Amino acid sequence: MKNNKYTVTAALPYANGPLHLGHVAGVYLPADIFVRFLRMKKEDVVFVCASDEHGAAITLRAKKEGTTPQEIVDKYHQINKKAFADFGIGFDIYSRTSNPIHHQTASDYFKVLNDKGSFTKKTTEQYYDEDYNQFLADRYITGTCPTCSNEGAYGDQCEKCGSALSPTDLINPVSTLSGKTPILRETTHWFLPMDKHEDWLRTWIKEGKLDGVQQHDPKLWRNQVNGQCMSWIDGGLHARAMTRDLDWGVKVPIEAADGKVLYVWLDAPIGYISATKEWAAENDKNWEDYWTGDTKLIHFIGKDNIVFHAIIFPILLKEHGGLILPDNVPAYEFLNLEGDKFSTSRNWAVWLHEYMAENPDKIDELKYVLTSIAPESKDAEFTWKEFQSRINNELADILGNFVNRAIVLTHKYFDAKVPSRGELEDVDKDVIAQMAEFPDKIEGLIRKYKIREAQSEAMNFARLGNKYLAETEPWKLAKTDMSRVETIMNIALQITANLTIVFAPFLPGKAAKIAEFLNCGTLGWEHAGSADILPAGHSLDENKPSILISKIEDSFVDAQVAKLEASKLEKAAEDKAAQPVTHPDQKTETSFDDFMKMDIRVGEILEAEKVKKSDKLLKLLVDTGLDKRTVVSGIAEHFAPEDVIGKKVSVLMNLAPRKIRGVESQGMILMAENAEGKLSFVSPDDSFTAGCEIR
RNA sequence: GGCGAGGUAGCUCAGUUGGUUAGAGCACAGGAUUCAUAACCCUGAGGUCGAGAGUUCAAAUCUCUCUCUCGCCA
Repeated sequence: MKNNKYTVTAALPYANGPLHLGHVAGVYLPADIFVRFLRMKKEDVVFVCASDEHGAAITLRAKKEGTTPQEIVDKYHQINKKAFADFGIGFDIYSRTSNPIHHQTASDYFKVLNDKGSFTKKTTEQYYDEDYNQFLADRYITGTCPTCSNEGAYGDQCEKCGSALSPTDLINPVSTLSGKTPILRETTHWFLPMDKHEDWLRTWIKEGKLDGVQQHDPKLWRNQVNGQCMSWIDGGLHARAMTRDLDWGVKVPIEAADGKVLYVWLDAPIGYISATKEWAAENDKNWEDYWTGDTKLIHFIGKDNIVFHAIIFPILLKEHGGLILPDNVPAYEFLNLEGDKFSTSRNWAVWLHEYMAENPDKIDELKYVLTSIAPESKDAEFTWKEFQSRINNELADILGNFVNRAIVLTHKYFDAKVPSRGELEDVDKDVIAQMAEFPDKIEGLIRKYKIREAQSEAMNFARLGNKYLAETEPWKLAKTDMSRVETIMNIALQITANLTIVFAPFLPGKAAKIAEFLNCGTLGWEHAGSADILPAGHSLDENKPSILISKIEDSFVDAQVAKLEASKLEKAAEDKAAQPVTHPDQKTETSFDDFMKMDIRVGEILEAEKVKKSDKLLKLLVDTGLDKRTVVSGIAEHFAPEDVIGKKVSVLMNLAPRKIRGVESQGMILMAENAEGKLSFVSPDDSFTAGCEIR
């Protein structure tokens, strides 16, 4: 078990925005806990991360904001680096992909693979914006959807009808950069033919074997990781472009490749290697020790990144040769916030740097909460209410309170000195036996990436302490049998000392604080489980312990929730102000005669009900003055049936009847629609009755 | 649309190869207690395991259909 080296990576955050609690809970914090644990076990581990600073999104944002890509990445690199440091994520290095060492490393990596013939070159036609002199990524092209005629469809997908598109499918494509029609232009890119790698990938992922040698235990890979990888492989892998036409990134190191950069697949994950190199150079280490041999490579990531880390990067590593493949890719699901997804664009988030600025004294409190709800196997949810109850009812009441009572009693009865242990009763022996079991239990869980459960076991250790005190009641015995009290308090203090060890990976600050109370220094994991950590006569800190965990007041929760709601509203208002209302262009000219062919009249809705198996449709019975007829209308998402009964509306009478969801619709209700897609009836004054003509 | 992962107590989550009365923590109720941050400790109530059908002596677990959420891909 020892002698292994570990290289632990956490997904590179994109330097296009700040980090929020979702990122922290689902990648950085569990990785940090894992690494802190390994270090306590005295394993040789390097923990690397970096800002991912390239890509089209950053250049486009720079253009939009009239700044440079470098300024944007500088800004967020600093914010995120500081937030990580403040929060105590203990990277050995937090680098950035704009560093020269990374450009060199990625560039060399490309050359190695290119020289080996790992790539195939392909020439295709892609849309090009002549004003901006650049090729356009799919989502920077809009146009009319060929399926549903929605005019705002993107080059990769129509958001209205959900159909998948490629940019060339769009009718009237428009560049979102210049607003002009892009032209098609030939371009050549380097592709990675992933289909060639299916066979070994299948064995490697399913059985953990590579070239017949056992590499990892596939049972330790998470369900969703195995599932998604196997479905990709079984469905057949395809060649993927590894380069892009862009001027921001790592240049393709080939003469004929002007204006081309390495795509994210060949850029970001290489960042793990370059960061290791940078760290090694600064710390007198050899980076290759951490990427070859018996070293275990662990990638902590979010679930959106599974294929990238479990298929594409392994292919690149194997093609390069001489490098290890990941031992595990613990992928986390997503964290939601107060019932909604985290969203930068809607400003629905708790930002790590803001939390740290406002609550610099509540680091471990946040860590505890985030770990207890870590989305290990399914999406989870963060609410401020739960933040409060986890801290107050678990952290403060169970851990904080136990530590306090054990130490306060010792101050009271023994002048802050550890009393000696006398003869043991069954209850003592039982507790000592239970103490010994915790370290292995916690270690096993952490090594299986069940960090949440591991923390919960640490809390059970504190529970054991509370229970022991409740069962032995030293405050009663203090009146009659002080030597018995000595034994009890000795054991209670040994438990307290153990807590500084088992909580250290999860709550490093609080663990250190308890150690201060005990005046016992930092204890290694090898002491965990022992009932002989503190020698009899050892002096605790002479001052009475301060409150370890303060409770969270209701007012704090209310303020946080109010802040969230306010920032969301503010953002919505900003967006509204920033975006001038746009209306569809005027349609082509029509004639008076054509218009007069339309028979539009006032109708009154008599009955309304939802059409079965449809979210959008209402079946209406309308009095048109001439008759009572059925009209199916797509307004159910905006109006409830009971709200529309009795409404006077405009009806297109002579529209050809049509069956919709099995119901024949004889006409159409006219609606006004605003830019947000809201609908309003077009209604006459109340004095106008059904049947009146509209011209 | 295809694929993957999920849907278990009010909330957050466990449930190994199908096997007694489906578990834990929090919240809730009752009890006990007063060393301690009105905390701790004990007991209890609370679930047609997303819905429906099937296989089986036996299904949260296996099969099929449907449904909702999230992700990936097209």
